[in-house]
Amino acid sequence: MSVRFKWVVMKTKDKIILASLDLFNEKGERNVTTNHIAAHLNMSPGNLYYHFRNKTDIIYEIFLQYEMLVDHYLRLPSNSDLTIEHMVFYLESVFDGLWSYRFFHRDLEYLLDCDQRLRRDYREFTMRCMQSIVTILKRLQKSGVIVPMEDDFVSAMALNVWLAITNWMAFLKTAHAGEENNVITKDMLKSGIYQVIILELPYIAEGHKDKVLTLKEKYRPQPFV
Amino acid sequence: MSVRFKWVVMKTKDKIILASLDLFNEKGERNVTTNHIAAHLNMSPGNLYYHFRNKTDIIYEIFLQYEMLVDHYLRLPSNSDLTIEHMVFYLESVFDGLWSYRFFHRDLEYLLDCDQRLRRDYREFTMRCMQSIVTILKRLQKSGVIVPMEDDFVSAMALNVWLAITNWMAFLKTAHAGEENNVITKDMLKSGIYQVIILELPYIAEGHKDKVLTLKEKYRPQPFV
DNA sequence: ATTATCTATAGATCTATAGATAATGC
DNA sequence: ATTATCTATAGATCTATAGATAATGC
Repeated sequence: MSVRFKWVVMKTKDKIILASLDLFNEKGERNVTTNHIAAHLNMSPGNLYYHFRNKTDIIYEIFLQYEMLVDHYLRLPSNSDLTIEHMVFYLESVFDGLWSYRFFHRDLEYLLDCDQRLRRDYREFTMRCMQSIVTILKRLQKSGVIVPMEDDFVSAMALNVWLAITNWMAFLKTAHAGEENNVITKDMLKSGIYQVIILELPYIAEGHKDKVLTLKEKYRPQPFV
Repeated sequence: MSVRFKWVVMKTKDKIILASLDLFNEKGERNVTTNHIAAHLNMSPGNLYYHFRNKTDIIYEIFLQYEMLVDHYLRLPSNSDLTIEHMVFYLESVFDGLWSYRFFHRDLEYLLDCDQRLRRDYREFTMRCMQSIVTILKRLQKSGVIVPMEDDFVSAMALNVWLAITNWMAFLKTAHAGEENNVITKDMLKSGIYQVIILELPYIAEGHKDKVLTLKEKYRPQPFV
């Protein structure tokens, strides 16, 4: 009955976190109660409450994992020149994270309303991510991939990139909704990279434009309808 | 006890819709039950259920109003030249609509999961809005405000504009969350126009750039923190 | 001894309906 | 007669806890 993970018997607490994440992603946090989580683990609700005070606490722990993952993905390397390939690699990683914790942004506002810690932490997390995007853009300027531009501009650009990234999933879900095959896959999610490249395209230096255009085509989304 | 609106006594059905919209916007749809709506109107739950089969039906009617409003805002005029001022006016209008029905996008995915009609209608609504944005951009090209660009590009741009517009509220709520004064106002929402102008800026024709830069400053958001 | 788990349940909602009663429109 | 409203309530959850029991670690 014990779930194994990398040769180690998982602690019940971790099993609860993992099962919750799976259920949240699959059914939506709103549709998953502590009862469901316990039942899914063949465990009594009483036991679940022995390990967590409530659902909010489970969600907070999941957020901490998500935060660690994305912070890790966005750790920039030394001071070497940044290429457009690096940038796309960062995007791939971030979309991977977004996929693994996709329940989170769906009910974000409600979740933040429920938990002050999460509210504070998430706010700082957002600012940190945005700062990372700014840094990446500035490094691309430095290596000549992106043309020089004012700081104000870089910040506003970074924000638009952030908006596109974090809401791409919701767009896919709602714009595809009603289709026969309404399932979104990780690969479909990555077509969001196309949107980000479109955002950056006007600022790509002449010498790099062809390469970026080719990259863009790689992520072109399958046409809707 | 009868609510009056423009000299006409409102029908109970309309009172329910209006009260629901107010409560949803203020407290979030998830936190508002049919009981709350009835209580807020000093009405029995039984009476509410006489007028609506359930909450989903109330929400659908609210959506129809929202849809009508935005469709109306996006009705483009004859074939006269489109200026950048026109474009900003459309943005102002759309953000007005977004503000009045701001509960809607917050729980959009859940709401669409609950109601097939809404799913289908919303999908068509999205496509219609995106088409309107494309048309506006093309008209701006025609009148020389925006430089010529490929159709593919215009579509992808329109999508990024749509993402920025519809998710600006959520960004404000979550990025400002935790502040002492966490209340978002309609004027703050309109700082989203700044983001849209940033998106369009690289494509503005030389002769119009100064005017657009001035317009942009008008919508510069108050600095966070 | 301490930690983990289960059983059982109180208390709080919420949804949706049945059935009675009041108000309204010809 | 028809439409609108209220009262009362069944049935379905869900959260969170108390208290008993089992398993584990020195």
